[in-house]
Amino acid sequence: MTATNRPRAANGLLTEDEPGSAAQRDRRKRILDATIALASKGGFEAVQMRAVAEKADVALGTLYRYFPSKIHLLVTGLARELERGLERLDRATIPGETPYDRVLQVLGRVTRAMQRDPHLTEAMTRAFMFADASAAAEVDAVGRLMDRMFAYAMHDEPTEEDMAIARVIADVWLSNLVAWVTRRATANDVAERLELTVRLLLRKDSRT
Amino acid sequence: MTATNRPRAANGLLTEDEPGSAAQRDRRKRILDATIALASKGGFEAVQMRAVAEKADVALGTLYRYFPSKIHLLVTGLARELERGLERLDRATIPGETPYDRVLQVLGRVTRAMQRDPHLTEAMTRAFMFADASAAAEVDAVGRLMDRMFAYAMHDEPTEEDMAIARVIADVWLSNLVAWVTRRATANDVAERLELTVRLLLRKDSRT
DNA sequence: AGCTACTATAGAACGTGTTTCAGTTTTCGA
DNA sequence: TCGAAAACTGAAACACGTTCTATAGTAGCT
Repeated sequence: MTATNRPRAANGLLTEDEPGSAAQRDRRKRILDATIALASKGGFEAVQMRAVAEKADVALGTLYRYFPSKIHLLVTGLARELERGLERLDRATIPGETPYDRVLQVLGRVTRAMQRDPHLTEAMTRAFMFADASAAAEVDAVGRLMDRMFAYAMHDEPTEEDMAIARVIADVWLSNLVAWVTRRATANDVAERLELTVRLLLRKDSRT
Repeated sequence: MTATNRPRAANGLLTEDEPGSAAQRDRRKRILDATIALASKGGFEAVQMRAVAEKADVALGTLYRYFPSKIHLLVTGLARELERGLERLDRATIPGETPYDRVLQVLGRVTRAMQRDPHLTEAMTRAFMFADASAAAEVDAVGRLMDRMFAYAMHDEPTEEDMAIARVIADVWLSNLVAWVTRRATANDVAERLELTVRLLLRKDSRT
């Protein structure tokens, strides 16, 4: 009968005006915290819906009312973490004289973050890549966050070309993330390939 | 007790010396054919192990003896299709004066192939991206096939730099495949982004 | 305070990937 | 040709994502 049976609008990714009552915002936070904790401990397969519900102290049905699938749950968690990371990036100026240097800086930072919590990285990467069309909004939000991250590393006001380059870098980054997660590439391989990619893309550009 | 209970060695991806008896090779082929057919008709979710087994006329247990998971099954199927496509590419010379032109040719071709069978594309892309470490060998084989495809489009004997560029293109291609599959990007978006990427990477290179 | 609509809960139930098992058939070396 | 080892079969069982149901709580309106 009801048009929507979700306690929050589908956008649900921007930090802005969180909808719902305080209790609902709290439940939502508990759910995402539980998700991250479980993912961090045991990766994608450890994020079991029953376990998340129990850890967040909500019923299984409630969990599904907040997040329609495990994929939505994990991708939303990824978006939250990325937003936090991006805020931290915004506050501190990225060191480096050239776009090339600054992009490498940022890449180094995210690569270290990835290594710091392999299970979490695995869970989120696989959820992101496995998502189907029903999670397109969430996935897209994450994609834009990544593009933005690299674009801002180049210039405060990225041009069209900056955005195009940032997107390519994000694509390569994702691909390498997947390779690292499946153990087809070491962290060193990833670092090398990223550096090579950035060199190919930014070889002559050196504006500040 | 037995060390290996698989009818074929784990490599299983190169066309070379298919192992096993004729009956085994035939079963294997029937299984992959059934997989492709189901994927083509209904995508990832339609590739149900029981359905594959029935369509291939083998017992469920036998299916699992040949392919240890749905992911292995689909990624192996993808590898087979890619090999076939690559053979076709090898036989016909790719038109185009410059590496830039030829890479765009190849990209246009695979993009059309992707559009021709959306369900199959969806099934294989998602399997490829969702794979975990246990399918690393299969996934890696597919990755190398894609790199090779783009590298050969540039030069018959790709240099190190050609290979690096090819890898970046393959990464961007994959990323766009995922975006297309989740309906975050149209085929046109994909074509545009690929062209832009290739332009960024090959802007001054024009050797034949 | 009482009514109504919405939200949360506990738990059963269902679907599909995966595993297991007992029994049969096939393969292959002696 | 015989017998053991390996492969195949059919069916049951299990795990986890997802859905459903019956009941209980809760918030807002009058």
